[in-house]
Amino acid sequence: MKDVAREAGVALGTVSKVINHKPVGEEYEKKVLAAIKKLNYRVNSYAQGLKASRTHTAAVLIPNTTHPYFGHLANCLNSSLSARGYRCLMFCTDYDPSLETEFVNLALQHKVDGIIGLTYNTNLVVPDEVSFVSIDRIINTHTPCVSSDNFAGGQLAAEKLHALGCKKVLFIRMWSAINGETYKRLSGFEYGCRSYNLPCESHTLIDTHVINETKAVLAKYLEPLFKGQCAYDGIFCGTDLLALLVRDILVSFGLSVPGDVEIIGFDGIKDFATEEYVCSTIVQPVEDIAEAAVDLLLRDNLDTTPPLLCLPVTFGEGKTTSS
Amino acid sequence: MKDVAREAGVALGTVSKVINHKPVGEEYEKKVLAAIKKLNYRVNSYAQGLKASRTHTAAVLIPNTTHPYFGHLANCLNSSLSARGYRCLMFCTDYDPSLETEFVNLALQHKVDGIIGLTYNTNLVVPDEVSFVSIDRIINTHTPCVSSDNFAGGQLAAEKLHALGCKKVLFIRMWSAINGETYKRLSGFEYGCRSYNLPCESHTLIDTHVINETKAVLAKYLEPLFKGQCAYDGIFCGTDLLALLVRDILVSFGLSVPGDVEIIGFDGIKDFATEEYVCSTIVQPVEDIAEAAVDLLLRDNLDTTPPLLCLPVTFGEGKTTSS
DNA sequence: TTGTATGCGTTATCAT
DNA sequence: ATGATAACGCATACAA
Repeated sequence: MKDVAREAGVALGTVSKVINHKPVGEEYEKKVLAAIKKLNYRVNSYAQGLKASRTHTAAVLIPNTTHPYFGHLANCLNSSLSARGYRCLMFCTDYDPSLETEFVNLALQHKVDGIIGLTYNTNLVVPDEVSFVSIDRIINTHTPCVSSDNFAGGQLAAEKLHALGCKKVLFIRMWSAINGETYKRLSGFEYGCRSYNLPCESHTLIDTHVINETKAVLAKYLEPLFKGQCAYDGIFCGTDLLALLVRDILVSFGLSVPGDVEIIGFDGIKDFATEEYVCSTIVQPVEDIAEAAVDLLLRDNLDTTPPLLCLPVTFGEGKTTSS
Repeated sequence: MKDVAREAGVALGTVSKVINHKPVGEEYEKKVLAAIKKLNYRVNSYAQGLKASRTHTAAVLIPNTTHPYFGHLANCLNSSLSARGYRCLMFCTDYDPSLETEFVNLALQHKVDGIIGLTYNTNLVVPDEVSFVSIDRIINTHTPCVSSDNFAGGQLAAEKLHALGCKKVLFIRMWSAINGETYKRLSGFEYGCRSYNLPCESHTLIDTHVINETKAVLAKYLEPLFKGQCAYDGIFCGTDLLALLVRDILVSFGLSVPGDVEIIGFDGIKDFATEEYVCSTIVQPVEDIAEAAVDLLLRDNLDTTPPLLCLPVTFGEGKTTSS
């Protein structure tokens, strides 16, 4: 910067003003701009950050970018952040609570302006010194959270299964230590079924995080209900992944899906080649979630921030329900 | 930091030494550590970075994190970086050359220690002031590049199709402005076919980046070759995505895949639910690529860096080849 | 070994 | 409006 000042024959302060678009004499501005170009000068964000204690950087904590939902969400968060001139420090936590805590500390140390976190740590300490927006999980009363409207999603699934003519339905989900807001999918579903007088039961599996194990446990559970009979004619699954597993198992029992059983999942995962939904599903508004999270994070007046923002879901038609 | 010094009753320098694990009196160290804990002190990376002009941060430029290959790669890069104590500044470029250039500038301004880029900009300027590792594309003679061994992948595909008894084979790929190292898939395939005396032809499609358009163009091309006949009994596709499109089209023509036609793709994309390969495929060693890229980036002696690192691929059995 | 002083690149506060 | 100077938090060279 002082090179620029020397080259342009002005003082440092003047250069700074030009950079920050503060009023400055036209002649000076020209000279400075020319010098900047000539020397290929770039401001040093670290010096700026040190001085201003504002870094235009946000941290994103996410389990991974491999799962389609997380990958898409990470992408959208990144875009929303970029669009507002923010850089994105990405941390993949792999569901590891200790990593989550460590990364929060790293982010703090890195003086990020805010953190967006999709976390699974029940005792994650969110320091007051930085603004934090949670996704899909309420961390505490003063940390804003944005998620899909999971309750409405459950209701919507019930409505669809009812419309498809189902007479007795089942809800299945995987249970991990923290399901965040997603438990509302069940309440919404039950609520919806009741309003349609649709008999409804539910079952919760332990999430082993190993697909084949999960599938084995699932098959064992489903066998007495669906082998040679059909205890339910409609199933609402907590995630699309689960819906696909259930579909495969039922088909292996000789059932038709759809037909004998209608299945609806949750998330809105699309096949990467056909870009169609991998199953009939309640679609999360991923882009809107990302945009809302960034918006909340970058708001000045955090006081007026609503604690929980539930964004509307839609039904996505896939190949596990009759049309 | 000076709060810590005061609390511990020592000088600033001492605190700094404790933090950086420099030799310091044991008594002092204890006091300082206690003070740090008590005040919940964290070093300010921005001050550190300003002083040391070393930020322990790397930038990753990638088209997106939505595509399974990119999502997985981004994840692996992130992990490799984290494992070495580096933070990851993620930039999604959406294949946009001007965004790529802009993000390189942003990264530079942000004083990253290095950049890992999977880019599509033919005239991307890579400044000498920062170390840069390219993935899948040779940028210039002094920028290291790591990719799969695309040539060997082509050979391997030829070998497999030959072993499957194919008598006449076809290579199809999509062409975008820059295909980087991936054009070698064709050369390797041709080379392999020649050594097996396997007649081989090839076709290149313009990549519209819109799947349905691509599929329409593809169908039009394939129709005279495969409708009511079978001009080739084996197809090697430049990507898994393409392989899936081709498979769907051939099936819609009434052909059996595998059986009438054997198809092999490239990338190693797995179904997110079953975790099986979505098609028979040449598998890219994504984790190794990420690890190698990070390793190259963080090397001190960039002089001895090989310009191009080709990592071995493997065959992944999917449902588009007979077993 | 421990403490002190200087400078990293920038911005903001002054006096000019 | 412009130019000099201090301060941001830390690391390091140097003095004690």
